[in-house]
Amino acid sequence: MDKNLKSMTTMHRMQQTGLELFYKQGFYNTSVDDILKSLGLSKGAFYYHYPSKEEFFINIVQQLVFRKVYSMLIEPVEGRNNPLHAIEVCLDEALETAEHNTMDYGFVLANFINEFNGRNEQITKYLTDICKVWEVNLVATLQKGKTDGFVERHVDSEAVATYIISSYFGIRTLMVSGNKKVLRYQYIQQLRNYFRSLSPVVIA
Amino acid sequence: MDKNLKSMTTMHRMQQTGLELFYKQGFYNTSVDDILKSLGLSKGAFYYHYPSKEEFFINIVQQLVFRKVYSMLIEPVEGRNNPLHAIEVCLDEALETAEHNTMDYGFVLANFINEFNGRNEQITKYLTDICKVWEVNLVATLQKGKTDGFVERHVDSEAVATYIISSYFGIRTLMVSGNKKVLRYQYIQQLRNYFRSLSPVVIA
DNA sequence: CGTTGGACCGACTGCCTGGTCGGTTTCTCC
DNA sequence: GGAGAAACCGACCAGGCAGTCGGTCCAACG
Repeated sequence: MDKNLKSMTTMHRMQQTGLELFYKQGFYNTSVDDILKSLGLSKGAFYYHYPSKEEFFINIVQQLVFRKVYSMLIEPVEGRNNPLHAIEVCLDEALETAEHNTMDYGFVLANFINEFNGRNEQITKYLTDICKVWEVNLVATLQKGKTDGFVERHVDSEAVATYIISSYFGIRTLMVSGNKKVLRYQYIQQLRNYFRSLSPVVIA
Repeated sequence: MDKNLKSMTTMHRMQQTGLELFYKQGFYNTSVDDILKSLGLSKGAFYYHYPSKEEFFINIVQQLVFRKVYSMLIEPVEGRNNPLHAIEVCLDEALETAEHNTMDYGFVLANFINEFNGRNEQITKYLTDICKVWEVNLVATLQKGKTDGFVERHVDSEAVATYIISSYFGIRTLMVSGNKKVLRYQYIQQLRNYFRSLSPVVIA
């Protein structure tokens, strides 16, 4: 396993830099040479580790993008007691990260879905699968929230999940070229508003 | 003016085809030759009418994209009495169009904002300006709705507008690779839910 | 009928791209 | 310390790109 160590390290460095540049400039608009130059490596090194640019990207999606989405948006919500509150806090934190990131180019997943849509079915599938994991998890959490009395029983969990994901995709696109701070505040405020309509009526 | 007629016709054809391909494949992923080939025209014709690919695209944004957004999303809402209802109907119709379009690649505006973000400031500005027109119009309509008693007076119109735009951007991204019919239904259902939280409480 | 100019043609240039491949360095293990 | 494999180098190729430019076609006009 020791002999693999160097290889693993290089591959990991390539993936990191690759994701960074693909995210910043888009996949089709980033050349393999761009990545190599920024790493001080050569063509040979790249094609020694990866068979093609496309395969390289798929690796990045599975390794890095999925993990990112999971740790930022899925894990912090998973199985929490009060789902609406957990989701709100989670999304607010995600937006906070985006807000303070001067190099923000939108939600990675949404950006790539957009770019590959209609151009590469296979990659699109990998990306939408990540979405689906997120969605399934939201639905499960919401359903649990119903039995625990945190969510109105008549609400359509699938629809709520869709609506949450939609709004997050959208706000992240808006944030890249607007006042991040204000947008985040407005978004969370209205999300809370929306969530109120999903909560059981409290009889004071 | 008669001598301009032919020129105008050609330019218009170029813009139509240009938008179609840029929308389908992205700006950077569509070559000028692609457009020309699909029109049966030559390089000479293109550079006779437009100084550059970029300038060409800016023309398309101002001529076609703006009109499209205006006629589909702004005009049908503008100055309506019951704003929440008008917005709901308008977005539903917009999604219906998207649903029945087999060649749907998402919301034009959001796609382009995504693609040019961080790569071309000037174009990004043209695109976000269109967003702003939409937003301003939503806010105005909502404010009017307050005085007319259709919208709760304490709601933050700017925030609501932001939230509406976000969710629409997002659902259009999701629709390109999901069950359009279901997504549309879910979206409108939750939008209505959300809007309920903005309406004045009806004392039955 | 000759000339003029707007609309268009298409070969060409210089540059960049993904990918190949013969060769070199570095590591590992005997 | 030497052999063999793993990791990496960089010149090279074919194809695609935006943009150029000398030339052609043809309607309108005098």
